[in-house]
Amino acid sequence: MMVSIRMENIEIARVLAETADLMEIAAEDGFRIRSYRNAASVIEGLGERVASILKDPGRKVTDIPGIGKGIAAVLEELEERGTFARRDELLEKYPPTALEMLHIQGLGPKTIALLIETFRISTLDDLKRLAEEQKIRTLPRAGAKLEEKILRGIEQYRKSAGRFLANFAQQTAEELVTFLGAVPGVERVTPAGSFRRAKDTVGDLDLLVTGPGAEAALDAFAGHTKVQEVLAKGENKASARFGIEGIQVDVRALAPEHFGAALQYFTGSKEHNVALRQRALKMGYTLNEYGLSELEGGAVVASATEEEIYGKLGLAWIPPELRENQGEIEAAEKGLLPELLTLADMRGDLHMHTRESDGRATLEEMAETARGHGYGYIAITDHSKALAMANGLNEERTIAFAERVRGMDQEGLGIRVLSGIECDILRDGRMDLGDEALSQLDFVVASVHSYMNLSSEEMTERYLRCLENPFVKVIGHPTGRVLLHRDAFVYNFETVAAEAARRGVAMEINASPERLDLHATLIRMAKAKGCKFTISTDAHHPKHMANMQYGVRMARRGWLTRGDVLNTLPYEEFRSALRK
DNA sequence: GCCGTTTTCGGCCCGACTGTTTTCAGTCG
Repeated sequence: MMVSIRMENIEIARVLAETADLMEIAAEDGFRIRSYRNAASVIEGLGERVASILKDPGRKVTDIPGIGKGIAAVLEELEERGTFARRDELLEKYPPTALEMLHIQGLGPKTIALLIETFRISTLDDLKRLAEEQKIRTLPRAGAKLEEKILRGIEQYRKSAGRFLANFAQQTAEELVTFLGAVPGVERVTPAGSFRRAKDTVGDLDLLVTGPGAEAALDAFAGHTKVQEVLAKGENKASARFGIEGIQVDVRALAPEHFGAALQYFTGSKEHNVALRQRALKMGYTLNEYGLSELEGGAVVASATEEEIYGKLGLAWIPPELRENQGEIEAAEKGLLPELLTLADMRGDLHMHTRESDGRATLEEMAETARGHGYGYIAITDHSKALAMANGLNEERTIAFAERVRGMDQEGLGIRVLSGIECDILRDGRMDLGDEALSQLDFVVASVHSYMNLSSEEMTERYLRCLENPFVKVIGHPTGRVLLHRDAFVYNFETVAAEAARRGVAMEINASPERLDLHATLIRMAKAKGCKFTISTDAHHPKHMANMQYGVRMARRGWLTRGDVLNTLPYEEFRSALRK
């Protein structure tokens, strides 16, 4: 009998990408490696499951661009047994930690291969010890600097291990909400915790289940095929490592009468809850996960909904994104909570790439998808020439492409299309493209993609100089952070934000789940300095446009209202609100 | 390993920095 694993596309993509990494360490042909990476990326973005295409005798996976005979055979083998021969061989030759080592900044495939062959190391601790004992410098072309870099890299990597991006958490949450919701007698499945508060990364996932079937849901969860290891299971709670990534998921079974109190308690944050419990005590109540009750006599005064609990404490209901004990309780008391922006307020997406540089889709496909999102306008912002690897545009191509975009805009497609660019900010703060080219564009996003380790003074100067360019409308991903991977640039953000506000340059909130840049704290700081914002997805594929939700959630964490965000405006108003 | 309206073979994206060198391999974006 043919066994089928029915892997999700995302899992297939990951296996292919990991194999490509291993092939790189094994110094295999670079073009073959690229084919594996390309196949991974194509499958990740595919609109339907590879498993379904494989099962359908009338279809061929080789019809997917980027998938040929070789990868098709790999896909079939993967579907049958969850791995494939070439991958098995590589995994035999190199320890699985070789893949981890690739995540360490400054360590690449060549050095890793050499380290493994020379020292037979198999763990990160082995690597750390080698660096500390100054053994790495005995290798050719290696020295003290490399050892330092490796030690720093290991520390950074460990700091981010065990945390997960918001989109991954969302995908897992949705999968489990559907799964648990289908258990008979389950009435409601609600995510809580840092995921509900829309933190940029989460460490685990908390799900609350109510209804007569709640306890059965715990059993169902513990028996889920993707559960790796059950960490704890009782009648109130089941906890397990889930999926190949091993994210910890806690599922709690609750009586409906406690639901509000539990949701409030398990949503957190810890700091918000501490402040709330102190407030309760002062008012003669005590608050726990079962309800708000009177200190004397213990009569429960609120527990079924969050609104009742906040209400009895003299507070307006506080949106989860604000629950960080950063002034939200005082604001709720005085009725001064901001009316937070929502996804439905967004009218356009102002940062995206097409095949003209490093995007995967055409101008037309991006516009079509944007229309599907109900937007009134978009800006096409391909890379400028300094990003050679992304096939960035020089002045000539910029002008010619802008011409094409304008032509398209005039076709009356039901969406306005702004000609734009994501122009690199050079080391000294000058723009990568000349004013003559920039002046012909509707929308210039200025971004840093190089020299990210300048001193704070130099980086601050660089941004200030960039703001002097009259064609710059927005600073793109203003701190350059890549979550779980690279820290934000170090510079005086407050000064730059104040100057941006003065000159009418907006700050971008980059909605890509890998970036979520700006961070909420900086959003609040920039707003205090008078900045306006744009929220954009930096889409390199039409499906990335759906990431707008993450940017909006980050903006909400930054206390933003519709009035703070330029791309909530209708087209004409948006154009006149832009820097002149 | 993928791809092909001049190709079923021979292309496939590349500039710049870093740290170690004394002419450049490795890494990054």
